[in-house]
Amino acid sequence: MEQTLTNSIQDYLKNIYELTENGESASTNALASRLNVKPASVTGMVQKLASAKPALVEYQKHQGVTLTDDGKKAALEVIRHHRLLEAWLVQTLGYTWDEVHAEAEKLEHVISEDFERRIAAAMGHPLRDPHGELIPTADLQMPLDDSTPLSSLRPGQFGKIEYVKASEAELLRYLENLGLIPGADIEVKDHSPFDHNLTIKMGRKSVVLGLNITSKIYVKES
Amino acid sequence: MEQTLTNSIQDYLKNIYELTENGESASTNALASRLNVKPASVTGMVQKLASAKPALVEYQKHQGVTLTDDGKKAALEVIRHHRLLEAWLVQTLGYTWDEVHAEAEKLEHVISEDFERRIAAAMGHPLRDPHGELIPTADLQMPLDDSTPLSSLRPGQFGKIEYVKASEAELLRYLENLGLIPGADIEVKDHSPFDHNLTIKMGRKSVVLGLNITSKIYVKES
DNA sequence: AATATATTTTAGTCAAGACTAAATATTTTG
DNA sequence: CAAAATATTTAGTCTTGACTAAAATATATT
Repeated sequence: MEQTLTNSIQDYLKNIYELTENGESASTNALASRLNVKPASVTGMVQKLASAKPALVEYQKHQGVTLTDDGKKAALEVIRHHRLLEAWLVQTLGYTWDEVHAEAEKLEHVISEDFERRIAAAMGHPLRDPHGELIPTADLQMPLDDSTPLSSLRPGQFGKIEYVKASEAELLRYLENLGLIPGADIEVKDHSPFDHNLTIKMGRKSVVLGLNITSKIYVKES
Repeated sequence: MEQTLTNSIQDYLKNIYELTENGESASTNALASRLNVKPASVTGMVQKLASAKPALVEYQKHQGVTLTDDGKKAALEVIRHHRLLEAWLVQTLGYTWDEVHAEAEKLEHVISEDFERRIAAAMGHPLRDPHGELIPTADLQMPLDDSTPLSSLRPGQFGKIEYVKASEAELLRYLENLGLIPGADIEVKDHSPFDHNLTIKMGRKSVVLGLNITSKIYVKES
């Protein structure tokens, strides 16, 4: 089971994972455009992965691809690397959210399991990366996502902020000033159906937030 | 000039650099055994590097290889990456000297110039890696080595310890306990020509050290 | 100097993984 | 429901960087 997968194969698996999270199977074309590769190349690779010694994907001619359990494991390993790396680069080297991606994209394929363990431990085994994405666990399970966009809460509901999915420093600072940071407890007071503005209460403070913001703030209902 | 070199080519250049530091040219065989590759493969690659658009090596049939200025730049870039990474991994993730090499060997090929700058700055632009090797500067010059093995000092000479080139934790702890750490000022008192033992004085303390140790302690004469 | 030995080079293969062009399915639409 | 548009696959090519076997050249030994 411990085959050593090439960078290219890891990229295929990672992208198939991301395209099939919704339950659908991944199409040749969709994969090709994500991987910056021609569709014909995808067909070739996918056939190879399907007939690998422990098969990594499930594949039927014009039917798209799915990961096998082995394939999913391999994909989650790469995704874990990627997200841990993003978190680590941001925390230790002052990268911003938009700068880390390319760097992590390259490093994810070459770090050792030892390195993975060390950075995970150094950060206290974080649950999410800087973009708010869940980090697969060390035993390669994708944790359940128990958060929903704040925009989907109804008046009267309570929640705790889990993460903010935004990269604009300006917006982040704005929210931080309001106290809208991970961990904050909030209550939805009012909902204006016409323009989708929500009135939020935190402690004694009230704020009105538009959909452009409430759809980026993810909360755990409580 | 900004070609993007493959990992393989970077490895060739790095190893040619290391084999030619003494002024000699690198032989096909020597390179092959360092790179874990057959001599015939080396010949092929070396021919390719010699006829690259800006040539990276100088090469004449049975005469061995040398780096051109462009090739040397590329080699120093990789070596700088490697040594900065080793220092960084040791300092931030608690790797020991013997653990870092393999990890750095992989990372050196994929980190960005930005990453390089960030870790260099984070460490205060160190001069040497954890093995005591000099780190090429940001403008890709190899600094002059102003240190010599303690074993080559004569009685009456003074020096300051620059680094200790050893990886055994036991030896390092022993030397640390004696105060034989980078920065320490020492004086050579006596030299026993028969067994090459040196008597060293540091402050009011005297120690007798064998060649196996004095050849690993590098000092700057003063 | 002649031969033995070691090193290096040539020539031809191979596997990965991309590509193009052409053939074939599948969808969409009129 | 057939025609056109779109998506996918096949077949064959290319490049990279390894390999083996055999030929050529250097070096060393007697």
